[in-house]
Amino acid sequence: MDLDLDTLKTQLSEQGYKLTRQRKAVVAVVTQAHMRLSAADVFAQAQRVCPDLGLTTVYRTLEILEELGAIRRVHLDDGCEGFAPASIEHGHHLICSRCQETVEFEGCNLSTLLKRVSGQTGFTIQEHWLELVGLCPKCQRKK
Amino acid sequence: MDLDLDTLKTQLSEQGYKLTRQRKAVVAVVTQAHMRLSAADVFAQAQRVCPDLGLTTVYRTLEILEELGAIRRVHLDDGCEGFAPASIEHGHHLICSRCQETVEFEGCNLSTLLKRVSGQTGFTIQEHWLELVGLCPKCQRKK
DNA sequence: TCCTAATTGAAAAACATTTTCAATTAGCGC
DNA sequence: GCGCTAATTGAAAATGTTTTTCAATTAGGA
Repeated sequence: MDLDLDTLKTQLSEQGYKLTRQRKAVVAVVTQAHMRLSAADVFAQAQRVCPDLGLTTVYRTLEILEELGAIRRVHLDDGCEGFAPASIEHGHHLICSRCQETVEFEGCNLSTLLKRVSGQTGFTIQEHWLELVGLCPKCQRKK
Repeated sequence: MDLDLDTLKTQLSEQGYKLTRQRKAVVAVVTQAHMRLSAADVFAQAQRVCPDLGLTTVYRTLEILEELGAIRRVHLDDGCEGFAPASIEHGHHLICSRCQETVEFEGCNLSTLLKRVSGQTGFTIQEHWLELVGLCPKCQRKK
């Protein structure tokens, strides 16, 4: 289930964000993406559509899209900070370690675990971060 | 259950690493820590014991300690890259969002989830990243 | 069409991390 | 203890990413 480009544009408008050429280009890239992308990746792809695009704007737009829940921050192999399209509200990401393809899944069903850990430690649990890394079917065959 | 300073020193020796003043200082800091620390935090604390310590060495030592499994990389609020002491081999971290205290827990028991996601997507799952954020008992009271 | 606040890109700044390299040092064999 | 040597060190430079600044541009309501 892909992110819908038009829905996202409408959402931006509704939040009072102007629909600039640059934002449209960035939004187009992330809605079409099926893999995690770094800010630089998004920049490179979006620049093909909109040559006068700055990296600064890419960072700013990605921040807005994360706020809207359209993308989610994920890890990259090195340090951190990649982005993957998020169509499921409380979803998590499964990422292919070879081709970077990302798939979302929902129903993480950690409630039992959370209750146990909460009981054992006395912590109130506010959020959880879960991310899976593996090999997608295509890459399994290639190997 | 704390990391044992002496055990860790022995481990370093056995792996052929020299026990320098600087490494001892860094090891002392991370074994005593009960919270996630950035490289800069470790540097600041270790420098009190060993004034002629460079940040470069801190990075290098943290890398070794991660290799040995004595610490684990965790998220920081901003981007990434904090370190927390790891005494449980396949443990995960629960972090207090207010005071940064970290607690380890084991038995994440995700096998059912992993099987389901694997079946639905066709991915082979290689690793999982799970991290919980909440409020520790002390900080709940303070609030 | 006009107006204005939002948005932009370039450049600079800020930051974290890594690399380079000559000087120092831990720990082995003696 | 003593000397030797490879490992280790810190300072400085390099690298890479993200943020800030600021004057110029622009989207979109009036």
